[in-house]
Amino acid sequence: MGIFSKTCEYAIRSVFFIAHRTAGQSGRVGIKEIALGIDSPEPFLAKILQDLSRRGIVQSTKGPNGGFYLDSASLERPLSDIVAAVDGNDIFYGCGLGLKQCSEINPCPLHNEFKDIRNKIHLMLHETKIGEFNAELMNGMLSLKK
Amino acid sequence: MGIFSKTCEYAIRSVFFIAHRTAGQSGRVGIKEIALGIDSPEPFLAKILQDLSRRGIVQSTKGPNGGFYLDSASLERPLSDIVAAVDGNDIFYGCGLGLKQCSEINPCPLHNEFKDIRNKIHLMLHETKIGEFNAELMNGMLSLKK
DNA sequence: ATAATAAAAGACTAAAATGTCTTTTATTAT
DNA sequence: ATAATAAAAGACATTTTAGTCTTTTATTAT
Ligand code: SF4
Ligand code: SF4
Repeated sequence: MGIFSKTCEYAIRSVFFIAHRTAGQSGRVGIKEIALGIDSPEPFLAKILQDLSRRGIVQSTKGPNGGFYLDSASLERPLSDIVAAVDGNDIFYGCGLGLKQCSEINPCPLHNEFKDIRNKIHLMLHETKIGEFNAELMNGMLSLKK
Repeated sequence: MGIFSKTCEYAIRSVFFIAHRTAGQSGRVGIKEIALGIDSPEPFLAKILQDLSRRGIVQSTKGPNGGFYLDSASLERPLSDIVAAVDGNDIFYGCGLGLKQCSEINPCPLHNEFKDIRNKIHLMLHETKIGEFNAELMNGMLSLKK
């Protein structure tokens, strides 16, 4: 497994996808199209998006012309909100070697280097906004497909 | 979960433990003592060490006064050898968003930042030698216990 | 109002990670 | 040689993660 769980990878990619497909115009995009757009198993992604919807990270409406979209507030959220919602905060504060009490007083051998990496991840996810890549995704410079 | 699997966390901590307990003197240390020393479930750790032993990352002998130890070559190995043996190479080369073809030509939105983090992890694990912390572990400045 | 549409909800299955227990094999001290 | 010791091997059990399928609820166009 990578840094994130599979669930979280799908979550991030789908939210990027929804963002770039619905920014500006008030359109919605359906689960089938999203699943296709990010190469993910559709029913599994549905579960994930239901959860993100309940948590207010994505917006959705049922019925004809319904689907998922992002309001302007959601577009401004940092990526870390998705990660925290799906995988929790372990990646920001957790311990690389599985110790409970990470501290400067009682550090594990990799303490300093790990802190550095953790901070880098923290920074990346907090400074990156969900809507940030819309233009590049639109013109095909970035990819969300396997 | 953290950066590594639980199996890998135990692996790293146990190898550190064996290293500092057997460096210099030609002693061995038994599974019970190791499990105690790193707060891990003994039978599970036994599995892990059997695997590391088969792969030549730790050494062992059976019978009275038997146990695990590290020869001088093993002490010089980089941490990355343990991680690669247990968790594979995904953490060094894998994709943060689960895409198959990470490339400069077809990058995902987090390409550059991820590359940076991945390189930092790579560096940390390749430059850190297994026997590197023996002195600090000996005098209690570093901890391997939950 | 009704039918069509699309997400929400919930029950279910499959696979992988984590953890336990029992038996076997190798080593060594006697 | 024998008995004691300690790891190796392998069969299980449990939990978590990943993935599927069916039914229900909300929305909208007619
Ligand atoms: S730096 Fe070391 S002690 Fe601190 S959380 Fe990471 S592994 Fe634990
Ligand atoms: S940087 Fe982006 S494209 Fe490259 S491996 Fe990471 S997630 Fe994939």
